[in-house]
Amino acid sequence: MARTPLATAAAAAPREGTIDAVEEFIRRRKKATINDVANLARVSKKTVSRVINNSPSVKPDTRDQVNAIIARIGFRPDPQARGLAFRRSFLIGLIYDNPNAQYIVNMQTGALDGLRGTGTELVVHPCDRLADSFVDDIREFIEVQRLAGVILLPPIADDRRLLALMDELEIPFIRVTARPGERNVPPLHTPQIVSRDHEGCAEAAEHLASLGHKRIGFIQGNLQYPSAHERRAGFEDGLARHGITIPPELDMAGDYSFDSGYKAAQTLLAQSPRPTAIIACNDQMAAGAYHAAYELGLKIPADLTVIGFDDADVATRIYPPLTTVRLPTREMARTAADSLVNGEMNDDTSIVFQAKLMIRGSSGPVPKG
Amino acid sequence: MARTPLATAAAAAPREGTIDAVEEFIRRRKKATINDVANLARVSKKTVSRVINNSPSVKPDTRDQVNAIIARIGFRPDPQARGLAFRRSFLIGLIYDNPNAQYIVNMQTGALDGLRGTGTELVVHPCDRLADSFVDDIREFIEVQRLAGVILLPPIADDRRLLALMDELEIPFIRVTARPGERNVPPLHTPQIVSRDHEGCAEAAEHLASLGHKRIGFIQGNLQYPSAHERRAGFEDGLARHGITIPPELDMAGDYSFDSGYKAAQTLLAQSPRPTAIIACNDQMAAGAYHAAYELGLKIPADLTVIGFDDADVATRIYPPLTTVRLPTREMARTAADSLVNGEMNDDTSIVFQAKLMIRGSSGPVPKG
DNA sequence: TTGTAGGCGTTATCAG
DNA sequence: CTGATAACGCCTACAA
Repeated sequence: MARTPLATAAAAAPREGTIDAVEEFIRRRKKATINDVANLARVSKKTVSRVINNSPSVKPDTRDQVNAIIARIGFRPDPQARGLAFRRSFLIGLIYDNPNAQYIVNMQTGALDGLRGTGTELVVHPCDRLADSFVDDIREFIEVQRLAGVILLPPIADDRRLLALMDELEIPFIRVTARPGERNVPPLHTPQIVSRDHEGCAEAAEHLASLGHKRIGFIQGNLQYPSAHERRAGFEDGLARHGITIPPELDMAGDYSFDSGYKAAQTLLAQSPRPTAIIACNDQMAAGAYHAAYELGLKIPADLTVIGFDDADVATRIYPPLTTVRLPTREMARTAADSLVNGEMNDDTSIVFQAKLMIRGSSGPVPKG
Repeated sequence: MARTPLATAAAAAPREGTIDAVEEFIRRRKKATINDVANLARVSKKTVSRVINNSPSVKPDTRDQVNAIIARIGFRPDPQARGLAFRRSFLIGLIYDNPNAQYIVNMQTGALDGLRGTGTELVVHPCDRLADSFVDDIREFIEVQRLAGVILLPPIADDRRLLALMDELEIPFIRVTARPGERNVPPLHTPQIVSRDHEGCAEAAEHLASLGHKRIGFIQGNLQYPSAHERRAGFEDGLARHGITIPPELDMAGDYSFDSGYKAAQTLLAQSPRPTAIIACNDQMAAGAYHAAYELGLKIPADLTVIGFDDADVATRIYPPLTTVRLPTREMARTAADSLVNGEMNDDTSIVFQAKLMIRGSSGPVPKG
């Protein structure tokens, strides 16, 4: 046993002996284990374990002594060994099926913000909700890794098969979604981070109205996502406050992709009279609308006002900078991760974040004539 | 012992008994362990372990039998237990300090491509190379998690402190960088994925020359990154083949950010005669150049040709679509992850990827007059 | 080719 | 409040 001489030395010299042993240990530069701490602190490893896990049943004196040794020799519990004993890992899974790189990175960064210093790491797991193995893949991921928890991002955060899986696996999870799931039948109650896109959209709509726009083109999001409904409702409500409605011929389908925005805008701009403004339900589609407008020689905002949603990177890269609605994605993810590791949530937990209007150069008054 | 009845049943009925035991086990829907497999297959757990780890010293018959049981009861070895015994985890760390979301997601996706099906997961770890704790944070991450390997992304892939740390920790790693590290002194040899930006840039330069451009503005990348030097050399070489050089007054500093591109382009476009083309060392700066041009009422490409580098998402979102140079980032990361898990690399491993020109709408002939 | 004993580093159980 | 002992699920060393 490598540690016998240490233990012996410690036993021989009550105080200074201990110090020597510690110094000697440090000198050896070997990765410390709970046993080393126990020997050096003259307690059992169980006691050290109690200290690590903040068990209340440890005498303050003992705790301090153990903590001192831990700090001095730089002991950090091995997550694998801990995980084995706990029957779960110290890993949080971030599961998504979303093509938007910016969104993913924001969420990821936010989740990492929330995990920092907790000893829990983030494992990213993209997936394909259209694949046959969709649910099984995720089940395997969670089971094999014995994840401590899972964060589900839209759109799969609203997938019933997944919610059922979470239930079955009894794993802590939290979903990020655009709306309290009124239209989602089972399971009605799950912990969730909800973005209230509604207010921001209504605000944007009122901004358009205040600029005098009345004939407004609308490009919908992918209706399979709750966010598309939520945003639409927000925009419509805002317009309604000023007596404006969107006529059917200016109400275009879209799927949140650049191309769908481009094509929808082409159709919108081919009409006469032309709409003086276009609402796109996300920034990618707004960028597509820019392209359609520029190809027709139209100027933004002189000839056409465009607004988007997300405040993605692209919003400030296209010219002119896009007026859009911002969602605090990073904060949402931070909160999700945070409440996951702290276990401070139940099925009724529903934390709401508001969206907010960012006015930039793409919105202007109605062109004269 | 929960498994005693199973073992007993198996012992009692040599063949059909075994089948019953398996069926019964499956019925219980409990997560299988190596012990279950061993009992059901009537071998020791060590033999099962050998099968799992593809040890050659297992009789084919035995192997088949064990594999059959494994498949039937759906046994998957616990990575935590395995890791504890192996003294390392089954996690690969992706370490980066890079503001470009698109780049990160591409790399991440590529790495996950390479890891798929290997039983190794990806843990993302952003960091801050300017922080005091930079190296220590990463050391702790690697040590505590006992990572199986690490992928270092630029720019930190060229940080000597990190390379020294990798050496000290003796951890398998691979760096992604823009250039064979001729100018990096220690350690000269490390496994690396190298992008040869040079050829693509030279090609782009020749494209400009063929369009008749002679007065060309240049916006440098961040010179702390090897890529900035590599790209510059590529562009210069390509231009040199046509006897073109960049005059000092058209040679602008930049740091790869949108803002730096915007400001540099403002300076360039204020000169007279104006350059007829601008080379930006990445797409973000090219987007900045677009803004500067548009603010002056210039049209692209009629009044000004712009080219970038990366073929990031933004390249096709701005109008007109940007002529740029594409790097196969995803493939690079896939290769990195792949060679890491397969251990098929040594300090002389250096896999090179070529960049390639993507001609789009932002480049056109020199304006007349 | 296969099995036995012991260990990896931590926590749970239960007695003191 | 503390500690001995037995897990957790797998692998290494050494035998057989």
